[in-house]
Amino acid sequence: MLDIKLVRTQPEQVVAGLAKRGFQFPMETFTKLDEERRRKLVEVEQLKNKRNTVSKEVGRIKAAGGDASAIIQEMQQVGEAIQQLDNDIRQLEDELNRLMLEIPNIPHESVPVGKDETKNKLIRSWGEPRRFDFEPKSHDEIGVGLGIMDFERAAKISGARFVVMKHWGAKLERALVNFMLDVHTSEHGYTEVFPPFLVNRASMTGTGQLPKFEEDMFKVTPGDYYMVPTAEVPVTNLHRDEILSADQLPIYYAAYTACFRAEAGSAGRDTKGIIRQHQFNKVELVKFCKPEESYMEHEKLVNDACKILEKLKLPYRVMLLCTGDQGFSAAKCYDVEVWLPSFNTYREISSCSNFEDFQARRANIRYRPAPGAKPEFVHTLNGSGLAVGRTVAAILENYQNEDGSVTVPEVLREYIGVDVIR
RNA sequence: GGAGGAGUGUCCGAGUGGUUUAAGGAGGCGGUCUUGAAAACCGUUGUACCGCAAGGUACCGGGGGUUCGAAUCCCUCCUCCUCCGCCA
Repeated sequence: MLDIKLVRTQPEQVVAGLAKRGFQFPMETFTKLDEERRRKLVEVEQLKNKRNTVSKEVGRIKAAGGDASAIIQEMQQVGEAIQQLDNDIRQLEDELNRLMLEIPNIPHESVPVGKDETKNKLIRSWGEPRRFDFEPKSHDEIGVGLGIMDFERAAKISGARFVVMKHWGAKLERALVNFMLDVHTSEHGYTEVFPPFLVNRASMTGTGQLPKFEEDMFKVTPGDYYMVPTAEVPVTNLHRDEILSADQLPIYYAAYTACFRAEAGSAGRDTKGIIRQHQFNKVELVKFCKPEESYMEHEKLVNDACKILEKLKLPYRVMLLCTGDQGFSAAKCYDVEVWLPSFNTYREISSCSNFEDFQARRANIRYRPAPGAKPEFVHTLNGSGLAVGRTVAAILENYQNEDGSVTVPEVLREYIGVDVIR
């Protein structure tokens, strides 16, 4: 959520910032609601002050054995006026809140301005795409051929956009989760967290998935639960409505969860293979830090994600997303893209965002800069470290051999127990 | 799922309709005393919103209601505890 005071005091800055990402801020509606709310607030608070003062007087008169019926009658009308105003204010606040919850974040000044992904900026690339002396297969062809992926039975037991991983495939998936968590906890200083996969509405609102993206989420009945679309939601909300102390920061969490996405708007896209599934595994990195450190932490976060690909010796590149391509809550976002031979291009495998105080304001996550000082909002960041299914796909494709077997990356051999999957 | 109990500030904890601000204690911070520390004593101690300010308003798990006036009474929801049932 944007700072309502910023909108009030620097309206042209807010409008210009959001215009860069193609969003038009409804300034007229905002101003009308905000001004009316404040006007009524002043009015009702004056009335409440009167009521408080007079009610104490009533107590005093009654204790002294006097008759207070005249002022009590007068106060009845004041009470009615207060109730009416309180109702009006509540309604105005609801409307204002609904409006503000649907306003995306303002891009950071270092983000290139652009309408779509064609304006994303290449930051760096690592590794050389392998040259094959045979026609490389796609990961799903390899997986089905090895008997480690079963799409037909997945369709039978669940439906489209699901896969059953079997034998070495299942083991590879599990090995990658362990490998990623081990690297981030023992080499990058993250604390491992294993959160619930179902969360409440307040958590989904806190990180920005709701109210705007309701149709992308799986809602569970009975109960008011949502299945997590990413571990970002439960992990960021760990500190919702908390005031952290400055010496706790920065906080680094690494969490594995399955992720569940309805993929409502992506019919027909990536229907083959395991690139886009309703359920996938992901190790997520989440940081809470002081505002002045968030951009430094952002760079470190991207490097932590990249480190996994380097250890796996998978070629990748880092892209800085332009204003039109970054997510709703992000101020700045890098995508890490891994080389996939069958696509003959790089595909997103990690998305690393700095949300500044956008999520912290929604989720009310603050810290005290110094003992006794006023609390301020923290900055939150997160990034995939990495998407496990896509990593499986990248390994199968980049490490495939002509006979259909797949060489296991060196760092995974102790996790899996074989050198080659055949 | 059934029965009972509870939720108060950083923490413990008192408070079942009114008289200045939620008593008291602990902890934190500042001070006095002391060579220094401890003890003792004194002071101070949350969050948010509105307002140029003085100041005001709200918050006793959440929401709603009764009343001139609610931490206190009523309704509803949530969470935790005890017992019973079911269960990986």
